[in-house]
Amino acid sequence: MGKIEEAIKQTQFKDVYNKAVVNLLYTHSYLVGFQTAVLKPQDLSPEQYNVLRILRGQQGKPATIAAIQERMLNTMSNASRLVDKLKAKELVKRDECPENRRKVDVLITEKGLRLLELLEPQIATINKKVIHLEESELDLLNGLLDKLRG
Amino acid sequence: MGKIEEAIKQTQFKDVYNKAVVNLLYTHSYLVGFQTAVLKPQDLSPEQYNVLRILRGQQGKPATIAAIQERMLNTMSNASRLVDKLKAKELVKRDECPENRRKVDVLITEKGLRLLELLEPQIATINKKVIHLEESELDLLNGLLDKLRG
DNA sequence: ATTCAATTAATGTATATACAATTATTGTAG
DNA sequence: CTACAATAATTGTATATACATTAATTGAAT
Repeated sequence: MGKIEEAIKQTQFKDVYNKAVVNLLYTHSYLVGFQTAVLKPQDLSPEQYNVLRILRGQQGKPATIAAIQERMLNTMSNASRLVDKLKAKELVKRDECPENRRKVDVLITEKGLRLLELLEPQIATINKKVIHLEESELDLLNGLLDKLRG
Repeated sequence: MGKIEEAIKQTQFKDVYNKAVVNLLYTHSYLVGFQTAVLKPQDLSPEQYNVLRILRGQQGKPATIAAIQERMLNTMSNASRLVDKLKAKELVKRDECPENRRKVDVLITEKGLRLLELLEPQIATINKKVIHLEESELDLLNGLLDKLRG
């Protein structure tokens, strides 16, 4: 595949900013495609997987919908409905917060934790396989992305 | 904002591959947010904008749906319906291809070209404003993304 | 020439995203 | 205490994405 110009058959870009944006969008699509392929047999979307990982990161403490939303990768998505879907699969449970009935406490279940444990090595394997960069280059990339956002 | 760890309030990652994936997804969402804000007043989604640019890149030659699909950033999206929407706004026209009635010839209209001319400087301005990297760093980033995909 | 396969686009369906509007609860000012 | 504002989640709606299926046309084999 190689250069972005070949990948999308565009010979030139307005400027290097534009090229970087296109390259990022394209690489995003490239990566999400592989992740989706791993998650799909378990009937999980990338964002649902993301929510499960956020909840596990709470280490037993419940998270409110707002707290989940804040940590999501797609910042203005719809955590409420994602939690709905996860609850239907019994991967999370959702209870009214006792001290504030506007809030809800969302917790990952044992089933949810087991699913993460099944998926994570698969994701790690596919990542290593499709990301053709060495660790030092990945550090560099992470640094550049952090700086990009300012 | 700065480091990805702070941005999504996650203290550590399984490995540097995983961190890079999360960083890419997050940066993608960061960039798309700004682009959407510029496009929205013109009732255009990022993918519709992308299709318009692909069509202009044809320089007067029509493109089939399959050709558009091939050049799109979201590889398996639905060019057929996007072209539908653009046609409803008179930004493109779509005609049955005379030598093969399975195909359709899609062309950008004058109105579509004028809209691109209006939007492109706005996109360029917002890109420069929100991408906090110098040209040399952007070259480096583009190289890393190209290599990532192998 | 007829049948079958391949190509191309359109359509169907489920999910996700974006954002506005609504509902319920809590906090606060008078 | 009541009224109003603020907060938190849910619901509604439009669009987009992902992928499977269908429909139409063309190409190829017998």
